[in-house]
Amino acid sequence: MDTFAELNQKQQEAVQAIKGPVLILAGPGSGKTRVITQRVAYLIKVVGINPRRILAVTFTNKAAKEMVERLEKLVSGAVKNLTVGTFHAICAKILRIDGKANGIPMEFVIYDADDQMSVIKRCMQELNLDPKQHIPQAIAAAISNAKSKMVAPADYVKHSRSYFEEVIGRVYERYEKNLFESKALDFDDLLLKTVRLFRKHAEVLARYQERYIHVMVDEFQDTNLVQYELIKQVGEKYRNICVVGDPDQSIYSWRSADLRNILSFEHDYPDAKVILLEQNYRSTKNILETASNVISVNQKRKAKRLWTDNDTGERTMVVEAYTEQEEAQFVVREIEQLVANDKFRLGDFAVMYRTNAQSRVLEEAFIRYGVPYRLVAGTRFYERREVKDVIAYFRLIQNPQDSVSLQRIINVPGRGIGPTTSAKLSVWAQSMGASVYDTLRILVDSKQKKDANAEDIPFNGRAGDALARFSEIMVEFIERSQKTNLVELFDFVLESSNYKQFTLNDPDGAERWENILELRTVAQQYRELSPREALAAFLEGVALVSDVDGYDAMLDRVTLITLHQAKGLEFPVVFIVGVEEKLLPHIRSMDDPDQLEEERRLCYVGITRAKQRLYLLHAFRRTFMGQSAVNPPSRFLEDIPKRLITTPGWSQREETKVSDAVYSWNRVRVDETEGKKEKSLHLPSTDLKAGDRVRHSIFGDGVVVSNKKVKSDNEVTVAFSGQGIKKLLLSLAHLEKI
DNA sequence: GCCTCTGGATTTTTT
DNA sequence: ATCCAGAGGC
Repeated sequence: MDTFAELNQKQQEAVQAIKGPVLILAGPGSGKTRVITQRVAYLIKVVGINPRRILAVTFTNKAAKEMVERLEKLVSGAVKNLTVGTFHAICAKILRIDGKANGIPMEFVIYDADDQMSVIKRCMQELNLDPKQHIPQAIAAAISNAKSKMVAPADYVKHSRSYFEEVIGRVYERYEKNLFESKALDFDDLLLKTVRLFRKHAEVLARYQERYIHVMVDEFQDTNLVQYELIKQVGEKYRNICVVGDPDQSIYSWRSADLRNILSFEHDYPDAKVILLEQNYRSTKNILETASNVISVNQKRKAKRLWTDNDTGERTMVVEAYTEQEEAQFVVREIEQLVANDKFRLGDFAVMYRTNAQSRVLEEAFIRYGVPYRLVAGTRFYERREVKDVIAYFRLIQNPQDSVSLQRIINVPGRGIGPTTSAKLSVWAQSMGASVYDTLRILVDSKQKKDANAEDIPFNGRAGDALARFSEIMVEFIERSQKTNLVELFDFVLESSNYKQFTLNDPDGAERWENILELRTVAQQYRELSPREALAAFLEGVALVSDVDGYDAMLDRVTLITLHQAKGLEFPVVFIVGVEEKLLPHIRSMDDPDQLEEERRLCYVGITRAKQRLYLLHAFRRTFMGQSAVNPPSRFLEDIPKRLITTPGWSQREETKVSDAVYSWNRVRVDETEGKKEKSLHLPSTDLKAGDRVRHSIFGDGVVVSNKKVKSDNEVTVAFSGQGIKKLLLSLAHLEKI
């Protein structure tokens, strides 16, 4: 089905241009993914390149996984030897193996944004900086920015131009020192330290250069300077560098993505072959034209002329609602109608918005009308407290110098080591020039020996005992980690740390515990490795992956998603809501021409996700941060020629005000078609009410006390016989009505 | 050591 | 409106 012959002429050219640098500019829906996979398959099957010698970089783990899956069908077993992954995953692997040459310990841990903030706050404390005067988030962003541009702390300090920059410089230096002592790398470090390693150790770089005959990078428009540098380094020997991207879809400049990379590729590689993929296979002519008109206003842009053989299709529907509630209502109604007419299924629809805050009112409407939906990325699994806590235990086992993890769990569950004791411990550690963990060991040793130095230990009986006890269990964990398999270790740690008990006692215990069990199944995936390797692989996996299962495109539900997250996806019907000044473009981007161009690209990305129907909605009046305001329609709407647009007539508008009862037949319909697939996430919310009897897999039978909406879910309070009252999240708890 | 209260902020978040 | 961090009270 996916064969070479089915590619158009340009695509074939892109697949076969395997000598030297290649820049593929791929418009939306131009079959980019197919080209990339076909190209790899071509290299292996036709050219006879050993898969081991191909490097393919993607931007998400999901994209990497998809690429591997597609390739499996084309070249079967050969994929095993390919290097496919994100920049971060690939760099982590390189540093794990070769980092030692540049002073990076093999057991380093990876700090995420959360851990980073902890370190920054600690640094600021140590430097006596008031977090109210200098906002830690801003400092974190500045440091990350500096790292993305390969500016070292010393350089930063040298070139600081203002008091604020000077402060940042000081925190930056301290921050680096802290990370080093914790044997930790942040996300930016993974890239930066790899580039540095390659610069300093030509022999290491040479090995990778020699190995990778072909280097490919997807989503090149979103790479930053370090990433580009990395590609240049690795690809230098063979110069078979193929980058694929679309400058018009660059929407991550605020994360240091640098559009100049793609714009200057031809400058850096004058012999680069440039291939434009301009035929669109996704959208109708009207949608594509709408998109082109919006994007063509941008000044800093390579001209590109997209075209399609697809039908003209429906006109773009531009809808003005009175309020955001009416806007949401229109969306739901329209979806119900299209589904009722058997034109589409729920999975065909996506509703997109600029800010997460907008999802709320949409959810309320979907719940009210009983239309199943899926909110992409509510609370991320790995950001949940209990998940982070448990991971912290394992990070500490692998690397006891990890101060962030230690701080996190030293008193979780509570073991009598409060802030005072904790602070005292850090001070003592600093005075001895040792890490906190090593200090704990010293404490235990001297306690056991009851030696003469005991008077130096600044802890009286109770605090000292608590610290010693904690230290002892950690030592035991570390010993066991050498020989016990990961899942057994997992269970042991949760039991003996008392974390299991602690969790189950929590009001939200059931939900928390289920998350921990979920994490346990992740740990199970590494059962084939030796204990040491399994632990390392597990930690690396959880550090670099943001979602457990990704999302299931098969699930027949309406998708609610931010414009940013929608990149790379496609839907038969797309609604973009809040197409208003101050929202899209966002108010924070309105005074900077470059940022304004990015907002426009964001709008373009949204529009080009649509295959058959496109709705652009705005509300006359919108409540925003508790304040109601009147926003004019987005300037982007004015760039769409009238001939491409329809606005709904009054009859259609009127209907949105009809009472809920009118839709009840529809709700039943949806229930019937959807119900069996799995216990649906959101449908029962309207059903479960106080007094209902329910059954839970762990707690048994109980009675519903209350059911209230929280964020993207419903919090159901249930009184279980003999188990007490628990608060459960509906989406996770598998409550069965009895 | 835990709980409640208040003040401040609230774009986007592939890793 | 609402969520969160940090301060201060019990």
